[in-house]
Amino acid sequence: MTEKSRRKPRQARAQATVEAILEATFQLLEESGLTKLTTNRIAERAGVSIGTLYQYFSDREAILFALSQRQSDNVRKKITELVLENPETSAVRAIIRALMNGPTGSHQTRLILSDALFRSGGSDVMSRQHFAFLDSVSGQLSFDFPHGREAAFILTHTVVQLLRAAAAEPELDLNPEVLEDELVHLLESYIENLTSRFAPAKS
Amino acid sequence: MTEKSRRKPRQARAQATVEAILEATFQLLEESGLTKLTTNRIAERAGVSIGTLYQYFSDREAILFALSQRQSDNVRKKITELVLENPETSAVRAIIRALMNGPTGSHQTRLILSDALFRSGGSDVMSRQHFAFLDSVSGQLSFDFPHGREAAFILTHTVVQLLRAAAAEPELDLNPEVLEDELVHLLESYIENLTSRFAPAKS
Amino acid sequence: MTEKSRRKPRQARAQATVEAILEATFQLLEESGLTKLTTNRIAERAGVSIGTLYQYFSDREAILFALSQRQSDNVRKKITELVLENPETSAVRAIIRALMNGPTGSHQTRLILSDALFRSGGSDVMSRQHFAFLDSVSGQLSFDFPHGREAAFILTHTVVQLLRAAAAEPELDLNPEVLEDELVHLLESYIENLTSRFAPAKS
Amino acid sequence: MTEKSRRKPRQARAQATVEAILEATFQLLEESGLTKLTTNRIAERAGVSIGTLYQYFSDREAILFALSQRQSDNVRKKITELVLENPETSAVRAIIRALMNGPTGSHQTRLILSDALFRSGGSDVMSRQHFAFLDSVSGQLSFDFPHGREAAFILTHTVVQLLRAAAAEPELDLNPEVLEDELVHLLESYIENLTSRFAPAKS
DNA sequence: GATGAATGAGAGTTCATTCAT
DNA sequence: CATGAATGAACTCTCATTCAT
Repeated sequence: MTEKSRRKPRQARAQATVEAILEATFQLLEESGLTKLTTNRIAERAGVSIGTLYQYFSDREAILFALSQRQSDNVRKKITELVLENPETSAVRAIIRALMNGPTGSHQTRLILSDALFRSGGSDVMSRQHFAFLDSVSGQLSFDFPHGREAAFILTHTVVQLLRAAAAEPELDLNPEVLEDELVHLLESYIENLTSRFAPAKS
Repeated sequence: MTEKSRRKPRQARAQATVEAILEATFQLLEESGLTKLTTNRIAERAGVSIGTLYQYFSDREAILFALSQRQSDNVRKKITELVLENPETSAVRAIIRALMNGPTGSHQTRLILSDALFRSGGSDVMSRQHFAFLDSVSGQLSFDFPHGREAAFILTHTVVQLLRAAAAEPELDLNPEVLEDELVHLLESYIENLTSRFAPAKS
Repeated sequence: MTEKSRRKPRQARAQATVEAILEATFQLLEESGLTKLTTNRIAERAGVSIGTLYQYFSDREAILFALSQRQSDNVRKKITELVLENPETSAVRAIIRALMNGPTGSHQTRLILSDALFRSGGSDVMSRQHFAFLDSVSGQLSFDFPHGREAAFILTHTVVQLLRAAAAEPELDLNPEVLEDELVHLLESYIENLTSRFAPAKS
Repeated sequence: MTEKSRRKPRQARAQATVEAILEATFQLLEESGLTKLTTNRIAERAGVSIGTLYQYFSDREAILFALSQRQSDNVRKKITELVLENPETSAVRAIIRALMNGPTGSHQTRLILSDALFRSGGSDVMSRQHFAFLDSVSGQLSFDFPHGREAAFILTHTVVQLLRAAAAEPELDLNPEVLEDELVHLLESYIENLTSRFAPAKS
C-alpha cells in the first residue's frame, strides 16, 4: 500500500524504461483487457526483461497504480487548462468536461485504471482528486456547512462514479454532450440546494 | 453473457445444494474476501464435492453472479416493503434507504457482489433495478422530458454508485443517516431541476 | 477385457436402449470427436439417464467396443454380399471394396473405432476379421507355406492399416477407385510372389 | 497445427532442460504407458518444475510430438547409415531394417509416438519420411507412372503401418527376421508389378 | 543494472462412475 | 429397471515472482 515504486529512476535510460513499461501496459489493456494482462506480457511488449520490470515496480498492482496516477494527473492538468482557457465556463462544467475527456483509452481501460486508483490509494491518492475538486468548487460555495463530510463526498464522487458506470455500460450508448449537461445540472442543483440550506439568502 | 447455470435442480436435494453453495460463498466472502474465494473452498465449506458445485455453476463467476442477483432481489423486495409500510415517506428516500439497508454483509462483500452484477449482467439485471427505480420515481415526475436516457441514467445510477464508492472507502467513515439525507437532497434537487426545465409551471 | 456387456438385453425395450446408446455415440463421434465423447453426453443424447447407460455397458470403452464390432460386422456382411453378387470379381478385390465401403462415418470416426477394436479385442475380435479374410483368400493360395504367420499377418493387415492411414491423412486426397486398384495390385502381386516361392509351377 | 514450442532455449541450461523433459517422457512411456503420462509426472521425473515444462511446451501433446520427431529423425539417420554401410543391400530392405531397428523403446512406446506424429504433423512431418522413402526407392523405379499419388502412398506407408500393427499385437509374436523378409517381398513384388505395368520391357 | 530460466502453489475444471431414491 | 445427484481423484495449465548468471 505505502511505498510502491522501488528505484527512483534518475537517469534518462531508466526513465525511458519506466515509460516503455507503462506504455506497454496501456496498450495491452486496450488490446485484451485486465485478465490477459500479465507481467511477462508487459515486459515482453515493453522490450525489457521481466527482471528489469521488477526493478522498477514492486508488483503488478504497482504498475496499474502508476498508470492510473498518470491518467489522474492528466485530468488535473486538463482541469487547469480548461479553467484558464474558458474562464467564462462554470468550474463545475470545466471539471466534468475534464473528467470526461482527460483520460485516454477505451471505456474498459478507464474503468480498470479507475479501479486500480481506488484500490491502492483509496486515501492517499483519491483524496488528492477529492480535494482538488473541492478546492475548485469551494469558490462557488464560500461557506462552511454542517454535514460537510458527506456533502463533500457527494460533490467529489458523483461525477467520477457516474462516468465509471457509464463506461461500464457502453450498451446504454449515452450521448456525451447531453450527459455532460445533465451532470452539470445534477451538481449545480445540489450546490444550490446546499446553499439554500446553509447560507440563506443574504438579502 | 453465455449460459451460466448448468443443471436445473429438479429435486429438493439439489435445491438445498445450490442454497448451501451460495451460503458458503457469502460466508467466505465475509471472512476473507474475493481473492481467497476459490471454488474448492466454497465446495468444502458448503459440504459438497467440487464436482457437485460444477454441476450447478459453470464457473466461479457464475456463483458470484447468482449471489449478487439474490442481493439485488432483496433490495427490490425491501423497496416494495418500505413503500408499503411508510407511504408518507417520499419514494426517493424509501429507495435510498432500501439500497443502504437491503443488502446484508460487509461493505467489502457488497462491493464485490455489486461488481459481479455489473460484470455479468450489466444490461440484463442492472436494468431491472434501473427500471424498478424509474417506475418508483416516475410518479413524482409525471411528465416526459427530453434527454430522457441520460437523465434516467443519472436517476437510476447515482445512488448505487455513490454507495458503492462509500463502501470502498470505509476510512471516510461517513455517517449513514447524514449520507441518506444528503443523497435525498441530491436526487430531489435534481428532480426539481428536471421539473422546472421540462414541465414549467402550468399557471 | 473379457466380459464387457453386463446385462444381455432380451426384451425389445432394452434392445432399443442399447440401440439408442450406440447411435448416440456414433453421432457424437461424428460431430465432435473422441475427446468430447463423454458418457454423460452419450446418455443425454440417447435420451436415457447415465445410470441406465451403465446398466448396459460396463464402461466407456465397452460402448466404443460394441460400436466398432458393429462396423466390423457390417464389413463382414458386405464381403459376403459382394462375393455373392459378383462372383466374377476376385476375392481380394471384393474384400478391399468391402473394407472401403462397409463402414459408415467420417474418416476420423472410422479411425477411432478401428483403434477401439484394436485395443479391446486385439486377439479376440480382430482375429475374427483376420481369419475371415484368410479363409476368403485361401482359396487362391490352396497350399501351406512356411513363414505362414508373418505372411498371413501381412495378408490380413495390409489393407486395413493402409486404409486407416489414408483416413488419417485426408489431405492426401487419394482417389478411392485408384487406391482400390493399387491395393488389389499390391496384394495380388504379393500372393503371386508367395505362390511362386512356395508352390512352384505345377507344369 | 498452431504454434507448438514456446520459448526457444537460448542458454545451454535451457537446452538441457528440454533434453531432460523429453528423456523423462520417454522413460515414463516405457514404464507405464500413455494414460499414466501426465505433465506433472514428466516434470517431476525430469527434475524440473511444472512451470518450467510449460515454458518449453505448450501442452502435453507438444511433448509427445517433439519426442516422436526425434524418433523419426533417428530413423532417417539410420536409413542413411545403413545404405552407406551396406550398399549391396537393396534400398527397400535397408529402409525396412531401419524402420524396424531405428526407434528405441518398447512396441507400445513406438506405437504411441507414431500416433503422436500422425496426429500433430500428419502432413508436415510424416511427408518428410514419405518423400525420403520415395527418393530412396525411386532409383529402383526410374520412371514416372500414372496413379502416382496412390502408388506412392502405398510405397511409403505400407511398412510403417504394418510395423505399427505388429507392435500393437505383440501376442502374435511375429519373428522379426521373417517379417523383414516378407515385407521386402511384399514391397518388391509391388514395385515389380508397377514396373511391368508402366515400364514394359524395352526390348 | 539487466537478463531470463526457473519456480510451484494452486486455480479452475472434467468425467467416469456409484448408489440412494 | 430407471434415475440423476453426487462424487473426488486427477488433470492441465497460469502467472507473479525470484535469483543465479
